[in-house]
Amino acid sequence: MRIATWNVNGLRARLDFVLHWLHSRQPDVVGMQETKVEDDDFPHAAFEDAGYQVATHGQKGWNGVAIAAKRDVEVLQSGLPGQEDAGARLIRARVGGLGFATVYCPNGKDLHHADFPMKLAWYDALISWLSDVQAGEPFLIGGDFNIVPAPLDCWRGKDADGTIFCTEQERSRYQALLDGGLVDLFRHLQPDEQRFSWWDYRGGAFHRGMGLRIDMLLGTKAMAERLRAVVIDRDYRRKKAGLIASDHAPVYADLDD
DNA sequence: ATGACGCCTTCCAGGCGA
Repeated sequence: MRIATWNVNGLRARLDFVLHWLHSRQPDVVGMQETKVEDDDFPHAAFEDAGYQVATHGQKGWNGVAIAAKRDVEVLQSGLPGQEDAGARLIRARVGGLGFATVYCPNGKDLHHADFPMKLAWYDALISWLSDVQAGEPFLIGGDFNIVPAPLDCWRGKDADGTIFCTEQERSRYQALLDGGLVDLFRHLQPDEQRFSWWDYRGGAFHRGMGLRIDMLLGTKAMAERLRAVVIDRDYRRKKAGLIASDHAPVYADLDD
């Protein structure tokens, strides 16, 4: 079973690119973030033609998450309880006996911006919510966490410590997800590898290696035992067939059935 | 310090992303 996460940065603008990737990589389940499309306008037909059904939690212009899968998707939750004002950032479904959630965590903007405490509060709600939902079934959560877990995950290394995405407040909350029983699947298999999932569009950041690892798949320990491989699909951060890529690469994990 | 690139939106200059 192949499970993926991808911040697509605008699904309508990215549709042909996403379909190209689905055709090439054939994920069974994919959580998407920053779909930036209202549910009524979601391009379901294009996904159905590609063999996927999709559950969506979108809004106009910003944010938005969705789960596409080759099998039935039963929606269990749309939106993080108590955090509705932060936008459409979470959806959870049951897919083929697996509990899967995808999240677009708030950015926070700047340590002195009002969005920063909002980000921390959103994480506190996520930590609390996860402690309830991940128990008792195979569970996996993937998304754009907008936190750099460790200096190894940032092109600037320790020089970025204390700046946005790299503060103790953010990293301790990411650690709380792990302390709650989840495993960072990429880091689990590749403890020392530096691999990024996001590069700024500007200034040639991709080609200069100026990236961050902020897109993660986290699984319960039972899921980690089924893990075969995790790929940060850097090739799909490049232009394909004349189509513009998202600023995030897809990330996928292969699990034994 | 700023801008760079690309997305979005009562449509096009300005906000936002990370």
